[in-house]
Amino acid sequence: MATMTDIAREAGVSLSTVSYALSGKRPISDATRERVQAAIDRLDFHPRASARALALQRTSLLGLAVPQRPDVDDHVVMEFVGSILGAAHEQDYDVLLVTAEDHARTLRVAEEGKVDALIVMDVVEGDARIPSLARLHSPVVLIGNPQDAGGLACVDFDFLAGAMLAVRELHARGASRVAMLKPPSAGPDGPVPTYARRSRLGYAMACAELGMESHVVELPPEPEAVTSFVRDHLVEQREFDGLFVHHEPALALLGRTLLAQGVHCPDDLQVVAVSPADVAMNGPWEVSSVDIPIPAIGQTSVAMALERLSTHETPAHARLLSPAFVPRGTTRAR
Amino acid sequence: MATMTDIAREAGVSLSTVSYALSGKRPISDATRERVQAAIDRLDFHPRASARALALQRTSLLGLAVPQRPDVDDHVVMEFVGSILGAAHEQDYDVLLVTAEDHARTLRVAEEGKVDALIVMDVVEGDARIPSLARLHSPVVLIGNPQDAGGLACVDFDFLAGAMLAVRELHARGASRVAMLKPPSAGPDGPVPTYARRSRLGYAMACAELGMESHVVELPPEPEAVTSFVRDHLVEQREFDGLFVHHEPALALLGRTLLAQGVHCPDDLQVVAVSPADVAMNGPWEVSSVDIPIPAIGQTSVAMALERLSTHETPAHARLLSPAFVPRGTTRAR
DNA sequence: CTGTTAGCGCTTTCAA
DNA sequence: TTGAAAGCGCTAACAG
Repeated sequence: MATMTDIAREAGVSLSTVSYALSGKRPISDATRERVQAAIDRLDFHPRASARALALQRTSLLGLAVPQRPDVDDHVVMEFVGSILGAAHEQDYDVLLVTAEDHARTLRVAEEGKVDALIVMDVVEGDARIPSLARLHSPVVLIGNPQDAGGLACVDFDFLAGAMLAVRELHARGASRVAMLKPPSAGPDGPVPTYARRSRLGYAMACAELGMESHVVELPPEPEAVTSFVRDHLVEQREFDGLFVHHEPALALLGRTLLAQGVHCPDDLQVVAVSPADVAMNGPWEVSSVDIPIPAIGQTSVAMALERLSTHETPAHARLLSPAFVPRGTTRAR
Repeated sequence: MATMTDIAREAGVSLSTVSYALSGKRPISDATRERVQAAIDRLDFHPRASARALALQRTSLLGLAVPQRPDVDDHVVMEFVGSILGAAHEQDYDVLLVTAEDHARTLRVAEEGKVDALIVMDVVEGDARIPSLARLHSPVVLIGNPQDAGGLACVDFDFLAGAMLAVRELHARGASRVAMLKPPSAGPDGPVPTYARRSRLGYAMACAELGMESHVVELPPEPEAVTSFVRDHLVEQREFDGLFVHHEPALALLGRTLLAQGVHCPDDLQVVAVSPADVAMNGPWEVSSVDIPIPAIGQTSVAMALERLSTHETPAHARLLSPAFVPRGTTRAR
């Protein structure tokens, strides 16, 4: 529990010399630096973070609001958290976690200056938290891209471009009747992910562009629903020769069902998913996909937060990460 | 960005009066309190956390080291994190997350006083981090119960008692040949979970106590391994009539395999698992189990950390949460 | 290259 | 019931 004053006395120099020796913000003679370092080692000194925070008006802490709702995938959340931790640590920032459900607390850690900036995961369309977040004086970065971001910075995968790319890749490989598979849209009350609209729009635009009919299928992630969809539309009627799947919870299930009903990919049917790489490679197949780069989103969110912290002039904007197609086992060569 | 000095001026009182009005640590006349509160509202004042931390020498932050290794279950990690967040928030603490893999950083947040105490998840037998953690001046709580905790506080489920309870319950329901199923012990280099030894010991002790032979089966969580175990020991030879399963990754798989091979629970075979409740209810069956109370472990870790923070006199000790048996579908009535 | 000193914004003793 | 003032431990002018 030695303080800098102790070090100064021990090393026979002044307080500020110790400070500058540590920060390197002004030249210190080698001799002095060594005596200071020796004193630090001898007394096992560690600078007090709270004192530094008060003097500097920066805590070197990033706030992260994580969703705890049962319907969000813990695996995805942990991947976000991990990439954000990593990116923050690289810039010597630590991460303070708050649950998104406790929004009052989220606001409070920002208002009381416990954190220098806030990253908010799992933003939904018309998110009720946006107005209060926009009122904050600290930088806020939303993960997600709501129609009205209230002037806040956003990072997300470019789901519109991703959907278009997926459909184009299917078409370029010979598919001419491509359906989109997605989860049922929640009731008017339920939360709508910010990507839902954009993904669907991208699908429709690509279909129009390529002169294909668009056909959106909303599928509950239950075995029965998937089974009957495959039976009715892919086996009895060979209605589609391409599937654009934006439906993570049903992806592995779909693979098992196609296998069980003898629909062979990519011969009978080509499939391209939009999903994180690991879920595309989960289950009995490896799905060609437009991968959602979760780590890159996390890293970008940290970069944006820190950017807004240093240069206060950056105009608020959304950053949408560009898609890339990863051919795996469910598409033909082109 | 108003400070307390601003509030004092605005309300026409002294700085200390504002402080006491907020903390309630000395009586303030209603009139004064109201004027202070009015000023606070008018100026939108929020106390600066870093100033308070410096004055109080407490940050109201708990450090939490979470594992990021690919072989730990994200779902379990998130359940721990959630319960720890909840318990911390209840005591007006926030949680700073560090990855367990970056141990240097974990130590640093404690040494620099960024956190008041540290909770370390996923402690393994002979954990290399223990000596350095023990040297810290802040309270540390380990989740896990290593043979040598180096004088640190520990919280864990009582796996020894849990294993004994599981075996006794099987025996009381008529099982007389009970095998234990567990994952393969890692090589001598790999990390050994702190519960491995205790769970196995509990199984052996209960078998001895009940006059049963003990038979430990180490099973890789692969379909082939499970299939051949079921075939060889449960179908061709009906070697066991009870299974004590401490093997989370194989549990659902075992259920599917038994179903496929026509082994019926609880008629042909009774099964009791040690696992979190949700994994016991996952897959094609609902396994009777001794539930690992993850939320309670998380809450207890927070309680212990805060306890050691207030009363420095508490002797270091391990707290082992007692098991309870939850009958589900894989055991008979007794 | 080094020292002196005035903050950062709160808490709390001491004094009224 | 209230006020004045001394810290908490560091940073960063300002002054040599």
